[in-house]
Amino acid sequence: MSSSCYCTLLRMATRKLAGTYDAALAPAGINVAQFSLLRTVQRRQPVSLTELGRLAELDRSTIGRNVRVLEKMDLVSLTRGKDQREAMVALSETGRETLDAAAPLWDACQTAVAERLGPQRSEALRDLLSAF
Amino acid sequence: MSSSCYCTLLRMATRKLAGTYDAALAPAGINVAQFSLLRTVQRRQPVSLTELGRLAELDRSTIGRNVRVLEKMDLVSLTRGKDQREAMVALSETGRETLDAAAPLWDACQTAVAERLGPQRSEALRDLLSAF
DNA sequence: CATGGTCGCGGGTATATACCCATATTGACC
DNA sequence: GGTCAATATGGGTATATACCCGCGACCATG
Repeated sequence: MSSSCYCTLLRMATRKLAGTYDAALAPAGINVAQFSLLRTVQRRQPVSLTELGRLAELDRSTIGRNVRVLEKMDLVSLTRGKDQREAMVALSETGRETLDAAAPLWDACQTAVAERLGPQRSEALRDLLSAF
Repeated sequence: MSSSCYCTLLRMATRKLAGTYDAALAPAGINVAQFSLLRTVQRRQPVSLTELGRLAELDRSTIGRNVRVLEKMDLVSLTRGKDQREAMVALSETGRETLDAAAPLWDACQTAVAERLGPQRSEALRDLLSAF
């Protein structure tokens, strides 16, 4: 349809790109949002929901719900922090294995996308995103 | 957090940009997704759900639910097409008024975003999106 | 004109996302 | 030590989005 709205175009591009990554990660049983969240947990664990939200620039309640899905999938475990208000998130053993399985899938997808875009567009994309 | 995943970065950028447009359109009582959908309906009305989905590159069931929200807001009306299977969507009078009210808000937002990005990045964005 | 395949939709289910409000815990200040 | 503001969650509600399944309408072919 070729809308002229930057936002609508960006949403369309994001939906398609997410679909590409989701398909690539499907064999690992997770989608790209979960992959990204799991990787952040891995880097920062144990980490509170609020901190995760800050890192991912997502609403805290969104993080809470997304983490709950990961917990149901047994990919992370939730415990109370020293500050009893905080819910601390850490990878489970299954979560670590899932990330290990997903990493090469993600890598191949990322490479394929970069190739499809070409070096110029890839660079433009990185530059653009840093502008938001 | 500065992830290196194109998809994650794009999602973050999209969330932020959508927030900008949503805030700009709030006085009209609609968000940017609804604005975009309403404008497509205006251009093609009366139009079937399947056709709308094709135009917006959205899943048909997604369009169906989004249109239902617009119907509940009295912005569109749904009728059966000549082909009794088709649900035809058309703007209501309120829908037309809402679009008229939203148009200048959207325009100001679009201009502001273009200015914030600068001509080079705006061009890069359009080019990039066409690559997906 | 009967039948079988195709098409359009609606509903069920699920994730991602945001906003608002209630509750529980902390910590600082008197 | 008691009070109160700030902080961290959690739940309710709502939209956006996708996939799958079943039902009813249509149509082409025999």
